[in-house]
Amino acid sequence: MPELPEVETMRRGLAGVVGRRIASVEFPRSRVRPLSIEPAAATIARRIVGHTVAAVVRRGKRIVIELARGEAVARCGRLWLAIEPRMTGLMLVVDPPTEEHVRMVMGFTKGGRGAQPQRLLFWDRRGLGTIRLLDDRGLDAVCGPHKHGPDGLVVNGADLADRLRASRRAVKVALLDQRAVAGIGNIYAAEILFRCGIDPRSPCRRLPRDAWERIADVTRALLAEAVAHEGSSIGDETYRTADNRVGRFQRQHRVYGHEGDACTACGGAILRIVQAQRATFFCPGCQRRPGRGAAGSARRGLASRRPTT
DNA sequence: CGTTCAACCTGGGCGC
DNA sequence: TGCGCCCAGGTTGAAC
Repeated sequence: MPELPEVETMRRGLAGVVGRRIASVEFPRSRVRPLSIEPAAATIARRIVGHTVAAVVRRGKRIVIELARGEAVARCGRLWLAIEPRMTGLMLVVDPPTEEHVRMVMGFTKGGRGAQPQRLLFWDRRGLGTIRLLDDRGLDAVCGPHKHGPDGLVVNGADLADRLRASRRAVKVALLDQRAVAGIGNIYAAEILFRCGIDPRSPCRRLPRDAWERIADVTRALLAEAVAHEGSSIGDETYRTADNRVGRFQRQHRVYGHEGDACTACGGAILRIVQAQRATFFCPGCQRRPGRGAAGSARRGLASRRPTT
């Protein structure tokens, strides 16, 4: 579920927990599945109770809570709680959809001004999400530059061209690679390529140089717009903001989830195909492969003149 | 290098 | 009504 815009919206909704002191933390029903929670729940609790939330930041599709404890920071370095929502995880400061799927409950000491949240929850229906307590080195290993490329809100054409220009992969599959650009998921990959007029099956190495500039421009603009709309909520029990409201960007989706609908630009039918075991939605009329004739009405100038041989 | 598959999980929807 | 199957916003590791 949550891609960059949804996780960024969650992060913004957690502003009220910054500066709060952690009084308790529990991990009900967190599975023993390897990697879902590290280290053991009791160890995390022992190590973070008493700490203050210094900041809540986002790294790609993760929420990262920076924990501080006075001079201990200078002595031991910082401590980070990295939460990865995966498909169905939510960060909430209000009551959860069900008690059953609450995976973490962090309680704060009283204080703060006005209506400050009493607690921070991680709710995750499918339970694929992960919670990890990390030091500086661990954080770098999990979401440092080795794992994450430039963030989708600031990526530029040169970033993408450097990483993907020579790749044989289909451009849609490549955009899901977090090492190339961090934060794009299945919904936004489809929407970005539709707005670029590029066929998702196009091999990266066949795209003309200026395509990377266009993809980067559209990526930044589309993700920023999606953040402004507080992300995309599809169906019930789906993504919600930290105070349990639905996002609004799903109304702007042009291809994702629209198989068989008429394209808003050309009227042709939206197709659904499978790439790398994931659904891809696109408009074959508006989205062209380079070197295969004129681009559709939505775009000009993206089609390469070079033959595909 | 790139692709494919299986796993990790729960639950909604659909065809029979 | 019930059963079985497919599908879902993500990621990882093994096999080919």
